[in-house]
Amino acid sequence: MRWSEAFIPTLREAPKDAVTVSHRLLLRGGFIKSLASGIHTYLPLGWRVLKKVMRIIREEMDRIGGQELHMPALTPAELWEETGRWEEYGDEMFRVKDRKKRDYALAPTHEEIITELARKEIRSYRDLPQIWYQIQMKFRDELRPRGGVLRARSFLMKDSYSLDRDWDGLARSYELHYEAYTRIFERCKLPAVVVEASAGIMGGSESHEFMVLSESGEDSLVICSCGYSANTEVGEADPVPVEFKDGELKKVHTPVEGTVEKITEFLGIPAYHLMKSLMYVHEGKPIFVVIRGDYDIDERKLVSIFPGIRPAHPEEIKEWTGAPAGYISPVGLNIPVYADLSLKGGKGLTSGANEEFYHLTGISLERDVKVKEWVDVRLVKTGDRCRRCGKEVEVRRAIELGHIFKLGTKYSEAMRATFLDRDGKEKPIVMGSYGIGVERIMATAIEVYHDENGIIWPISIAPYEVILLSLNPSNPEVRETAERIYRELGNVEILYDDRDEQPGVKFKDADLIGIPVRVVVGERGLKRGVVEVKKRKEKESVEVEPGKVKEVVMKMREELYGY
RNA sequence: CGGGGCGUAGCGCAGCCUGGUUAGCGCGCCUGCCUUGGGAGCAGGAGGUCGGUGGUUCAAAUCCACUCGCCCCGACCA
Repeated sequence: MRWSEAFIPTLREAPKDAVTVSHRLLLRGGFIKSLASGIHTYLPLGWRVLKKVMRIIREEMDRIGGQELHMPALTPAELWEETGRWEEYGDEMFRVKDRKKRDYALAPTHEEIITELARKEIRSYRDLPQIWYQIQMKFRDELRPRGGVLRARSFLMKDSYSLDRDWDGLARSYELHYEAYTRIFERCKLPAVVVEASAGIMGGSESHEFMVLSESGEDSLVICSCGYSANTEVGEADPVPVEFKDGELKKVHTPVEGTVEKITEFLGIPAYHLMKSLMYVHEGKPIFVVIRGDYDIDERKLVSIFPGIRPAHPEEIKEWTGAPAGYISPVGLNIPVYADLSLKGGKGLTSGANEEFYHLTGISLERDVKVKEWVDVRLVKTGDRCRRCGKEVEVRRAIELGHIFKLGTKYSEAMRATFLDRDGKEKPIVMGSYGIGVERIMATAIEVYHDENGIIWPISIAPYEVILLSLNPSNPEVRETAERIYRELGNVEILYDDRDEQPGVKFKDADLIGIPVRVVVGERGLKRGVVEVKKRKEKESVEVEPGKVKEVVMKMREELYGY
């Protein structure tokens, strides 16, 4: 492709709304264009990347026996009502009505549709197993789209579904997907870690996520050097053990701001000898949740234990305890107390005295607080202890690229998708569901591979393999040499920058869009009979005679592919 | 949904507080000249319902009210 004829609208400055590295570079490089919040157009360059990603996905899905099909995105409400997800999905589901006022959903996922297909078509155990997949736009009205393409409201997903006779069969299908996913991310040069995850609205028994560590990620992982890793939403780790020293209950004057920092500094005590007392409202009534001072509460855990819980308002706290938030504790109050496990055995603790500028020291949970229930609501953090090996774990941000679920018979039972087994009995199909975010692979590759000048694509998903710069096309020798090289490299994916632009512009653009191999034809080199070839990720270029360019380029290309 | 911020030309911004003629600047875009190894220079030019609606006023980008959109931080998910 000649750049002079291509539609590659690069930007010198990124739109101010783009904050995430991948979002900025995708916008600046002319890969995507945003249409509305979380909705994007994929421009020619971006679409080339996505097509390559999809090709890799298809090859690996086909390799495990997957068969590609394509389901509608517009789906009748009745199907979703059968499984209860018409209600369960809530506001995240885009809903439309037809002219007869019948309800439809723009599918956020396709379990119901695949199960409908299976129950109509699968009769006998002889029809199983099956792996069916598709790559398609999904629609989810996300609470908050973010990071450009990282969390979008319409996005491409490869979703596959396995249909098996029994749980052993499901285990095999699951394993096959695990392997396919591993290969897909390897081929995209993305270092994915596999973690245990929660199944959420999908349901089912077991699920794993394929994650890539990145500060732009929205998930956080607990990682231990012993090999244990999990999403913090299901991750287990023990609090750092500390010693509690018993003491007498005393009221002390604390004329400072009621924050953990200020109070511990004023009293000269470590944060873990503080009992953080927080008030929430659950089912219309106040409750206390207490946790060790060096920890925070994981609101996700809290909500799963106390559905519908909300933090108490400042006025409510004042009314119930007589003090502002920084000076409260359950001691002496008749309000139910839920204590986090980090406080197990807690004594000699400091917490509010329910009077502004006063705290209590020497609190013993056993003696002074009526704990209604011990709960695990602690936000796991770096330094916590691995439950398997006892070593310190690390908490890191990550991007979720893929998620696999063992659904079991949740959908097949709800929708009566059954088959007749060898023994003549009717049994529900045992199902699995598996997803990959296509644009996320593109964005994550940028998050992982970029420098201050732009993207450095892994060659397997680069929009072009080679970029050829003709530094001064008005010089006949430069132009002719570049044209000749362009023709010679006709069988690789090459972008030929033949524009009438300053050299600087071409260098900057080439770096920005991140093509892995760059060939430069310029006057300066030609005077010495050479052109330059360079990998995007390397600093130094090699000088080669024009006649040898093809050979050198092909070699670099192979190195990059890792053949 | 809670918290924070932003809407002025394709992109980045100034002007608004303290209302007052044709609403500015840089980049980009068009024409010509010139230039050609890391986003050149000169000259000329095109491009705006100042997010929208309503109000205050002789007069609104500027003040007030409502509204829509977008981004960021938190609770959900590929």
